[in-house]
Amino acid sequence: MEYVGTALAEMTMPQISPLAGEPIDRSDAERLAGVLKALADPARLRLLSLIQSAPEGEACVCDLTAPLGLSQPTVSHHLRILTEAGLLEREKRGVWAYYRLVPAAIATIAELLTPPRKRATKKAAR
Amino acid sequence: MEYVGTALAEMTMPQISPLAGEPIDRSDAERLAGVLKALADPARLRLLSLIQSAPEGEACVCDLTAPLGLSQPTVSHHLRILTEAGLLEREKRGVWAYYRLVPAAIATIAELLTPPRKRATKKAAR
DNA sequence: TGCGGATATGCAGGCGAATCGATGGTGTTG
DNA sequence: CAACACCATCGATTCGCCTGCATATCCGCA
Repeated sequence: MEYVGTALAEMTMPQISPLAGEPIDRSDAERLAGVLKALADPARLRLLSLIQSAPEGEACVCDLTAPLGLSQPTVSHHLRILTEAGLLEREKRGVWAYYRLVPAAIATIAELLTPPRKRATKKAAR
Repeated sequence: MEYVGTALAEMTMPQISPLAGEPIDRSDAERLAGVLKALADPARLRLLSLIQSAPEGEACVCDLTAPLGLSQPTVSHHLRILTEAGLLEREKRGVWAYYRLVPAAIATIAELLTPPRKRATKKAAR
């Protein structure tokens, strides 16, 4: 029921790339899908984006509700999902809860999605 | 409410990266979320993986139902989602429908997710 | 032309998720 | 100490999606 947590770390090894080598097994697929599911929401993508581009690379809930146009509980909910997926880290300072990206986590996902390292060079044009 | 189709192509460009530069807007977030949503399912990740690792890099539905343990209609459904998201392409030869990856699409996603880290280093480079 | 196999589509049940209002906990400030 | 601001959790509602079964469509072959 609850989210993956450190799922990324557990499958962190580069070779598991679902798009290289041989087929991934059920459990790896489920863990990766869990993290991707955390990402696959417009509100959460915008949250990551907002946090990343905020001064100091961090932001608290009160800075995020307005730009998103969502209620505070909803924003808290999304931040929770992202944090449990390992994509954000939370630090409470006084009354405020500051969130910041975990760059390694996102990099890991990007890497998992990157097809075989045989750079497909030519296609990029246009 | 069909899926995104060529959504990736439309935001294909590097600067739109949600994790670099400035916050992405609502529509870009929705398009990217749409594609990620297509990816964020264990069955579909395994489908991509199976197809990629099949001989010739292609496979037809009848080859995929058994390894997945899902019914044929369900597999067709997932393939449809992936195709409409631009991640797969379909070619019908005779009675069979062959599916293969669209490497550029996956590469684009990976790139969109790659944080500034990798290339930016605003303070360091140059 | 008619039959059979390979895919796609329609329909429906059931589970999970997004959202909000209300509530409770906790630190800050007057 | 009391009032207030920030944030997380709870309960309820609505909505979308995964899945299978039944059926329709398409194509090659006899």
